[in-house]
Amino acid sequence: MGHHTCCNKEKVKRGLWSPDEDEKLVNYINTYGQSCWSNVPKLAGLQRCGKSCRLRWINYLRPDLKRGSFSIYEANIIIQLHEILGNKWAQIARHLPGRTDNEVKNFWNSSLKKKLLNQGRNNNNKNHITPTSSILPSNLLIQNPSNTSSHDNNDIFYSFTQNSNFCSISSPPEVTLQGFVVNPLDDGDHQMMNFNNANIFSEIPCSSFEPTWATTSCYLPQILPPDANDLYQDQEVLFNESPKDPFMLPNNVDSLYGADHQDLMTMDRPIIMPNICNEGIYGNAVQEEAVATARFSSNEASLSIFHFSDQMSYLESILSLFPPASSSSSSSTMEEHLSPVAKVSICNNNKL
DNA sequence: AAGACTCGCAACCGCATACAT
DNA sequence: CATGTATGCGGTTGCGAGTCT
Repeated sequence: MGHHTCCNKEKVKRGLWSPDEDEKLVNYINTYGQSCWSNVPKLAGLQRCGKSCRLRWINYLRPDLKRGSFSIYEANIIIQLHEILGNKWAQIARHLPGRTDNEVKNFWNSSLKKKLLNQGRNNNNKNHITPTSSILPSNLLIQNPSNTSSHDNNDIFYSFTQNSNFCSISSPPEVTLQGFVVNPLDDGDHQMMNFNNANIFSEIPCSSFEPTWATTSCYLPQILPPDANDLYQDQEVLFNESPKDPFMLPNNVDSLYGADHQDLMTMDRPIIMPNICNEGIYGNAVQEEAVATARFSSNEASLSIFHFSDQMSYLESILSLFPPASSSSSSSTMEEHLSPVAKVSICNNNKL
């Protein structure tokens, strides 16, 4: 088994790096910067191959590495991105500042994969989008304090505006929308949160109020626990503002994220949106692309939200709505093919 | 106490791609 | 265009520490 061309010419040390070697490499990089790795060992006085030096620097010695255990927020990002990208560790790591592909890969293989398997989740079926992102609002429960509400349920809770490009889960003041925040790493740890007036914006107009499944892409407000990550340490600043336009970024967003925050809108990074706020109960809303299906009828209204993050997934989700050509089945809904990440159903409940 | 086993992590290997000549 | 070299990436290995028996 031959070594890399930079390694097989002379005797090179292998195995774990000593503190002395680390110091030599750090001193060299700090003085001369990163240039041609194949020259580094010679110039830094190391008996290593350039490839080994590069790896040591990137995975261990770089000053901007975060190190330490992964946060729940980071874990969630990895889980979501792995659904989309698969084992593209370098691409996943790019979304996690201070983390390396090696670190993400090790974390996935040693921890996340097992946890997900234990939860019976299957990430291998590429024909299905299986949203395992679990710090998403799920099992939303609409609690109506009044059984004799003058409102029709459909009117109260679901405003799926015809020919408009958003639908909202709206509620009058006396109605509380609540949901669980499910943490994938802590089994059964459900944090109940309120999120009235969650708005789901679609990119294409919703077509009708007909008692049928309407499909649209949308932006799903995602709820994260307030302590999910230090990233959200400024959440109070954001959420103390009155929820207005869900897509209106708070005034101080520049100071929080820099002037390039518009790029965040595209989806690389989560955006905190002040669209979910309820009397001192703060949540973090992260803009996510998703596919929503809404179903309305005289006595029933439901909305299922399916996660997708790239065009291909979106197309697959649309295609999956159609029954297989050989199938005689007359009905095929998105729910038969996909697992909703959030499901809203009406429930009359006196308890607030 | 000691060997077997498991787990997490750092490092290596081979391949693919980018780039220079 | 062909070839050689450097770099980046993902899969895999192997070591050391901790746990189990």
